[in-house]
Amino acid sequence: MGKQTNPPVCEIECVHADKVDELRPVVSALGGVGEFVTNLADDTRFKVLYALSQSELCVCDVAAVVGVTSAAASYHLRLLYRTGLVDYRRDGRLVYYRLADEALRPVLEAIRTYLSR
Amino acid sequence: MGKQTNPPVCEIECVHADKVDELRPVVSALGGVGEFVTNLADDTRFKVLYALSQSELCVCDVAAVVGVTSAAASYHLRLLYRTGLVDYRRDGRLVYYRLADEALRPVLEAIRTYLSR
DNA sequence: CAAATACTCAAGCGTCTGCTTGAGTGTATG
DNA sequence: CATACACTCAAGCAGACGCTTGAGTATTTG
Repeated sequence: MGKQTNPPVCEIECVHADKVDELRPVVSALGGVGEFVTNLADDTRFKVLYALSQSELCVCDVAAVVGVTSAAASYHLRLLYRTGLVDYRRDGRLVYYRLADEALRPVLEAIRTYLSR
Repeated sequence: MGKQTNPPVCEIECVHADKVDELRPVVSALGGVGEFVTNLADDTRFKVLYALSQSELCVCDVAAVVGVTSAAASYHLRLLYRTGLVDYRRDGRLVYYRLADEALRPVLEAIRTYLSR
C-alpha cells in the first residue's frame, strides 16, 4: 500500500524562503501582541475603550453607554485595568475609569476611521 | 425576608445622564465593529494580517512566518477572506493572499506603533 | 451603627473558537 | 493517467471566554 494519505501538509517554506526569513523575525517580534490585541478583540471591550477615550466614566455610566449590566462592565474594566489599558480613581462611592495611556487614542481612532470607511 | 440582597445592581445611569445620552448613540453606531475587531482580535490572525501588509504570500509562507501549520494558516486566511479583509489569486498550485483593502494598513500600523511604544 | 449604594470578586454556565485530523479538490508533472 | 503537491473543507475536541449570580467590600448617609 504505502498510501501516504496525509503528509504533514507542507513542512518547508514552499516559495521565497528569503521573504519568510525576512518577515519571520519581524512578526515574532510582535509576540507581545497577545494581551493588547486580545483586549481590543472583544466587541464590548472595544466599545468600553472607545467610550473612555471620549470621557472619564464611572462603572454605571459605562454599563449604560455600552448596554450591559454593571457587573459585566465591571468585569471588562477590571480586565482592561489588569492589562494596563485603563486606570481608575475613586471618588466617594463612585469609581471613575479612564484610558491609562494616551497612546491608545490613535489606535482607537484608526479603527473607528476604518469602520466608517 | 424583605432582604433585598442583590438588586439588579444599578438600573439607572448613576452619574451624568447627559454624558451617557451623548455617548450612547456614538458607541452603538460602532455596532458593526464585530467582524472586523474580532478578526483583529486573535494573535495569529493579527500576525497574518501584518505579514500580508508587508508582502503578498502563499499559504505555506504565511504558516512559516507566523509559526503554525498550513492547515491552521489556511483556516485563518479563509476566515479573513470571508470577512473581506484579504483577497487571493491562484498561480498554479500556489495560492497567494494579500490585503484586500489598503485602508487596513493604517490600522495595522497604528497597532504596531502602539506595541513598540 | 445600621442601611443603602456603587462596585468587586469567585464560581459556574453555555457558547464560541483555534487547531487538529483525515478526506477531498485543483493543478502540475513524469 | 498516475502521482505528487498546495491547499481547502468538515467534523470534532479541548480550552477559553463573556456574562450571570450571589456574596463580599468600601463608602456614604440617617
